[in-house]
Amino acid sequence: MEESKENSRYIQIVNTGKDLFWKHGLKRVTVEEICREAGVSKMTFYKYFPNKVVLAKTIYDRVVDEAYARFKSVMYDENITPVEKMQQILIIKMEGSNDVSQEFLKDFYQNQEIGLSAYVEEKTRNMWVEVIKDFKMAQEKGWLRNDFKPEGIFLIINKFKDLFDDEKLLQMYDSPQELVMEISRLFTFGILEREHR
Amino acid sequence: MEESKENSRYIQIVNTGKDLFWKHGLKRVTVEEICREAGVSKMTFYKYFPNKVVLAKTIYDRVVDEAYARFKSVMYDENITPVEKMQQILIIKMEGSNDVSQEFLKDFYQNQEIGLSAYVEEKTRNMWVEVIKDFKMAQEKGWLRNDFKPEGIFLIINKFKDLFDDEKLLQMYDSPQELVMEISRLFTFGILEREHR
DNA sequence: ATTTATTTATACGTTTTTTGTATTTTATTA
DNA sequence: TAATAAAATACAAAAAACGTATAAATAAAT
Repeated sequence: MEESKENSRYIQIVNTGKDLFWKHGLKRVTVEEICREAGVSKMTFYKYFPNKVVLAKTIYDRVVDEAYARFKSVMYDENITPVEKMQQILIIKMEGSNDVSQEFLKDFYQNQEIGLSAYVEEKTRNMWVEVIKDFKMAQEKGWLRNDFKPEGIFLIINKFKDLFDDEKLLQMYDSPQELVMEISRLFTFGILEREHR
Repeated sequence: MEESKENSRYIQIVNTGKDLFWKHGLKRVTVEEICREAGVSKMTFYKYFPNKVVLAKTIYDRVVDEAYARFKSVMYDENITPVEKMQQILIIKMEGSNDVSQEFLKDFYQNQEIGLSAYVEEKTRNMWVEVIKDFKMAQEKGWLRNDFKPEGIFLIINKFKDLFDDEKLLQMYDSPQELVMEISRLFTFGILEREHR
């Protein structure tokens, strides 16, 4: 049994699945198309995934997990300053919303029947439980002000994301990245403990 | 009979058809989706178009015709110099390839059964017959060198388009538009009559 | 070289989606 | 009010996508 090769087909399916879903969303992509593009037969697909939705979940998981891994690695990196830390985290969060593809998320959410939206919400909730823990830890270590509720962070950061829907705001900056930086600076210096400024 | 309103539905269908085809290509878009998005009933759609393919042809026609109209208006504009003229024409040509959307053209071409590829080829051929006539006229007027075959222009300009597939080349410029300018300058000054330089 | 395991290719019945039309209802216009 | 035009709904027919079963081809292991 050639493990690397067995993997390679699986990975191939996940990768082309991601590419196609990202470009066209869920409902516009067929299993047969994924197989064709991945150079894999339909049987092989159904060996690894019972259907398209499960593949989508797998892909979504991977993206979220990777973003969280980046978050973690920044959060617990002793070598960067708290200021940089906060900025990095915000950049990850902002980029994250780029990294999920509107087309994909729209379809993903709209499939209420299959319970995808519930899935996303649970995943997001679990994610934020961890993030909030990390924020509390940061408060204890004195990196962050103590007089705010980390739970509120969830709502606040999500509000920030909406800023990217504002055309006028976007036009004020050469690129979305610059706006990310602007917002993250604003956010960071707003909540950072004075001694770290 | 309210002509403007009768038109408005037709135009609405064509516009949203273009938007959707541009984003997703031909086969990923359904008639019902177009109607939904255009805020028009299915019956109204079928009043104006017998099916999706004819709508696509209409849209394709319009895009090509508009590009050609721009070309004409530049070609016969007495107020701009030959140098600018050539640059404008090349810009139109290059932008044109942007303005057809890969997704759309891919599908458009692949529908061999319905004879779409034949349609595109005929349209393109007719277009180039006109363009070549215009080039010959420009040669007679002394705007262009006389010792090259306008027919060759067809092949040469099409080759230029391929340059945009070269990632490395694209990275050398801040934007594709800059590359268009670079190429068009190269092209223009290469074929222009010396007296106009 | 032969057996074994895996993957592809093909075919197929089933389900779902899309299509195009017909009919009824609703809104507009003359 | 009568006449028109579009929307909404329903529907049969066609096409596409799904998921499974089987045989052929390919690769791995013995």
